[in-house]
Amino acid sequence: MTGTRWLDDLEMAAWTAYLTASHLLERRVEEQLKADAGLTHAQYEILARLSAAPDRRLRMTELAHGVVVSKSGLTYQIGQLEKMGLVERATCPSDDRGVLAVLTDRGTECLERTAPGHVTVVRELLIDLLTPDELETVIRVMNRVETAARAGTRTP
Amino acid sequence: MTGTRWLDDLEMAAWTAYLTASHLLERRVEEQLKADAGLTHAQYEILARLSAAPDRRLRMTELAHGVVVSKSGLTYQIGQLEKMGLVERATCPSDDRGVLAVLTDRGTECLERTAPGHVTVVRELLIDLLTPDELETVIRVMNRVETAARAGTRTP
DNA sequence: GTGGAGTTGTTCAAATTCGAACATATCGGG
DNA sequence: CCCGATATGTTCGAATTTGAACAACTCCAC
Repeated sequence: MTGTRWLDDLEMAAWTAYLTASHLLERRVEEQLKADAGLTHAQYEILARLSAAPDRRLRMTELAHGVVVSKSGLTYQIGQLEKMGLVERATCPSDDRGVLAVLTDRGTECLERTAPGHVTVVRELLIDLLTPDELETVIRVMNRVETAARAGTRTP
Repeated sequence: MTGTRWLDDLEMAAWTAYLTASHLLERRVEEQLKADAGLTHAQYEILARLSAAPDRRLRMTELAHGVVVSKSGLTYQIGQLEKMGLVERATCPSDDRGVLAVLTDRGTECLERTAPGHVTVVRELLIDLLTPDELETVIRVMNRVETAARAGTRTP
């Protein structure tokens, strides 16, 4: 190969701005959830996904794919949420290997109690900072990133 | 308070797309760096920041602020990089409490060796997916997020 | 100067994450 | 029907990260 296509000033600005902002945003969301609900962001995402799923349940693999976490990472977190009584494990009817993570009633309550504060932070630190056009751009761009980043890999 | 301003469909789409994409992107960058250079993304960011700093050195606090990591997290990582011979600690001339993290020659070499592969991934999964307009939007938006997320806090 | 308030960096324990190895179960071709 | 190739979840050990507690130092008002 001849040479690397380095990032020019604008491209570098975009990458560093993205990195810094995403780290900070993640940190703040984490802080808020821990303080107000004793939950990790990962745990909240799991509860939210389950809540939106048909019958409030999902296969482990599907859930891991959705929240973008490793299989072992999900096993661990489901274990934690089970201890808290927010999630239960059920055997999968159609596949004996499978395990279903099921949101309990307490899990639903916890989510309903926690969601307002969470949404507030997400608005303050991202959504309400965007014009409608920018919102569309974020959706478009991030979907492109997802597609590119998922190309040629599995669940992780 | 009366009620929560929930996220409408577009806003929700933006948030979930952002979350998914950022998790995946981080994962891929991490994979590439680990495989090609045995480095963590956090470690690479530290090397890059030091490389761009005057005299290739920065105060611990300043560095922690830049890469958005906790003080203790930085202490740990600088320890790791020191073991690898990529960074050294120096006492701060102007402040006896201070510690300077200094990029070594080996650190510079490591960075030069590693940067091309890293830039390639960053291009493939983000930069090259953006039109010039979108690039500008990302910079603008992410800087806004940074400002909002830093409002009223310290280094973390 | 001096004392108290604030900074700076490290140490410590706890929590989370990942990948690799593993046991179990499904599925398609012969 | 049966075997190898895949897929699914869990377990394990190692690495990383965080916040709180701590020790050392600076700085300002008095």
